[in-house]
Amino acid sequence: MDITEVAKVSGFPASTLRFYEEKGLIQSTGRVGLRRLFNSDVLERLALIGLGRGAGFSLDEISEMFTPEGPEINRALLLAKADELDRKIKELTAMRNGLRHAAVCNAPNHFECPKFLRLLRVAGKNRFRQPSKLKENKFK
Amino acid sequence: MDITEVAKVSGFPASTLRFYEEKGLIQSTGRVGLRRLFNSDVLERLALIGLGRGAGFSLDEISEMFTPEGPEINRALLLAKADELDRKIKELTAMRNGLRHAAVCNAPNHFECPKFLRLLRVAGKNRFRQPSKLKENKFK
DNA sequence: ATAAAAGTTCAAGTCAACTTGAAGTCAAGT
DNA sequence: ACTTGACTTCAAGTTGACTTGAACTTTTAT
Repeated sequence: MDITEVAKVSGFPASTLRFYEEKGLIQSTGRVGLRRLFNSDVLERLALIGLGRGAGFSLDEISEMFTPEGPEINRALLLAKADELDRKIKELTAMRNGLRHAAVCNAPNHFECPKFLRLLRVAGKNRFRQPSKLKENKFK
Repeated sequence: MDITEVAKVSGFPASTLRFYEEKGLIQSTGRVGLRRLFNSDVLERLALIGLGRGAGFSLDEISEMFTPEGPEINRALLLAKADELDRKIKELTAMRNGLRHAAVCNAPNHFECPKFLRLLRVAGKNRFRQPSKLKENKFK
């Protein structure tokens, strides 16, 4: 397939496909002249990338999941990501419930509505920091 | 409370709190000299902001949810956001299942494992584009 | 009274993830 | 042979969400 077909089917613009290839997230299988050729299995990969991005993983994290760095490392990594997703699913569920309630609640301000606050508080467990921004500069 | 206490309790750095105040997402209740004073209810608000950010909403979207623009507009908006979350929850669940399977699967490449692919494909429904990047420039 | 600590403003810098623009290369149809 | 349009590279620009730095003002401790 050529790049425009992949773009059409996957929903990613061609510029993004080139960008992803440069980053090593996808591969083209060859060229016709200058033009890239893609094997159709790139579509699965792109779908997974889209899913991962939607789940809040960075491109770097996603490529880590793709490439098994060691025999055991990767297995543990995948399970850790799965647990991360479980936590996030809980949060999203709490927020969704909060929104649904807020939409039918006639309290003047949601922050004064005990039910709304209770719905949100469920999510507050096991949450200390923003997930994406940890930098781990313990050692200067 | 002063800004460092809010920072400590909420987990957001002081710089972020100032930034959020400037953006109108939170308010300080007064000053002592130059220094901001916060009412403790800002903590609820911050928790909700954190939840919203984690769910992938932009700061602009979050502030829209806070401020009732009209009598009915807001209600519909909240329900729409809740539906968006429902879709995302489905995706995350599919991805989580995919990861858990991948961690125990001994196929050489996950893209060749039919179970993995099937798990992911569940999520592919009702997904055309990335949620965050729509720009709607239909009219040039 | 004085110096350090903590807070302030405002402009500029950073980072990830793309997108856009300019200039060039090909491949195909007429 | 030639034009057109799809594709290419590479550098630079954009956006959202913050962070950092420099210069300044209080508050608090000694």
